[in-house]
Amino acid sequence: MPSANLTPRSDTVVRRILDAAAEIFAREGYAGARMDEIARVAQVNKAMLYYHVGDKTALYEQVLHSALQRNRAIIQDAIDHETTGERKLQALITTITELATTTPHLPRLMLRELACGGTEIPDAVVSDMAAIFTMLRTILADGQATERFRHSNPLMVHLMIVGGIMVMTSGASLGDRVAAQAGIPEVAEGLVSAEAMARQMCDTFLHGILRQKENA
Amino acid sequence: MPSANLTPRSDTVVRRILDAAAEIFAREGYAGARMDEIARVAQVNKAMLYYHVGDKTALYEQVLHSALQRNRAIIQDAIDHETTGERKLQALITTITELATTTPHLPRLMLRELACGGTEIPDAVVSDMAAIFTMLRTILADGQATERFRHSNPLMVHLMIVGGIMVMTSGASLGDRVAAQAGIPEVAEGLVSAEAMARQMCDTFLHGILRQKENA
DNA sequence: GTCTATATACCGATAGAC
DNA sequence: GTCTATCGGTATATAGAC
Repeated sequence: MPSANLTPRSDTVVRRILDAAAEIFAREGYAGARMDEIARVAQVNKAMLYYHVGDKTALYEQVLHSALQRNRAIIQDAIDHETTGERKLQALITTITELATTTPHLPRLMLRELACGGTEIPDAVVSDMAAIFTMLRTILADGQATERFRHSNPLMVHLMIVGGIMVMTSGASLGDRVAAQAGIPEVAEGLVSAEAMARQMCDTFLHGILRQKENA
Repeated sequence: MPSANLTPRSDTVVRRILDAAAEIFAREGYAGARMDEIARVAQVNKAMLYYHVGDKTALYEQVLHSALQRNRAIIQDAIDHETTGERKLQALITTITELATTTPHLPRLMLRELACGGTEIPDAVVSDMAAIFTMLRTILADGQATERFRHSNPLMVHLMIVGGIMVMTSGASLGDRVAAQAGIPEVAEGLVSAEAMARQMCDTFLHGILRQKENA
């Protein structure tokens, strides 16, 4: 490992490699990704790619950790700017949805990892996930104690929220085809907008599908 | 294409190949799956594998279509046995959750397809998905007309439900690690039971996370 | 229908010159 | 640090005997 720099600058060769690798790994999967293509997209000679980031598995782990670490900080910041539990929960859902649409590589990498069972994920990446989970868990626990939050299994709710976001944002083009085949193509229009998706997500997760009896 | 039989019997060579292929494709992904391993697991000579099912892409499409067609019929049957929209919605969520735990190959294949954008999915498979989506869409539309269902984008709700189910059922082992890292390993225990997951899923999707003001 | 042996191509990784 | 050339391993797919 020639370069042990854990915090690469924005415009270094390593940064270009990580960006290119995120794109290729997300599109082709780990086994389907070609080191030649990553080097070509990153505009780096293949031998230099190996020189800087190690082998294929080391590169993959750096891609995951780098992206998740960044998102973790952004989500934490968004939550800290809100006061009530309900608004914190909305901020968490909205921020993750925006991150998933603006940088769609990570959700796709995560979907693939889930398909494998996630057994190969390094501890540093699990630690990032646990930090994001703890944010939601704290919101839910505080809300149950001081606000009108119902009781729930926080891990299940976490998986429901991030799962819904990942599938919704990554499933736009498939959703187009499904909606067209079902005869109502117009319902797929909202899948292009992070705002529309976050709005529906907040609405459903906060209030559910059933209307209150009092308001029926 | 030597065998144009579209409805293979239960115990034929083709059935064994499809079962083995579903397992390997789900675990390794399309690019990562090895035709040698599929042949070995199916206890079929590799040349016979190609003789019966065509090449790797044709085998993959047959696996997807076969599994989704089966689930589609099972979900439809479960819904038809219920009367009210609320119970039909519960039946849809519970049945898909049970299918996802008893036959986990399809959810994992779908997660990988979503990661690729689903652009390579053949029309026959999209048609199966559209049929399942139409079931939910009908339940939601009827419920809004005659019961106390809130208005929503049916495609988004569909993606939220199936996304939550796929991530929850496929993310059990990863959930274990995340919960342990977060210091509350006990919340991961429910991820082994389809009943517990379906219960939390029905509860959250039907009623939301917030409690009614009247009951606070 | 069944199997062995192999063609053909590709990919990850590195040696070694500069 | 940079690049070219290439090794070694492995994958899909099939030819051809039985």
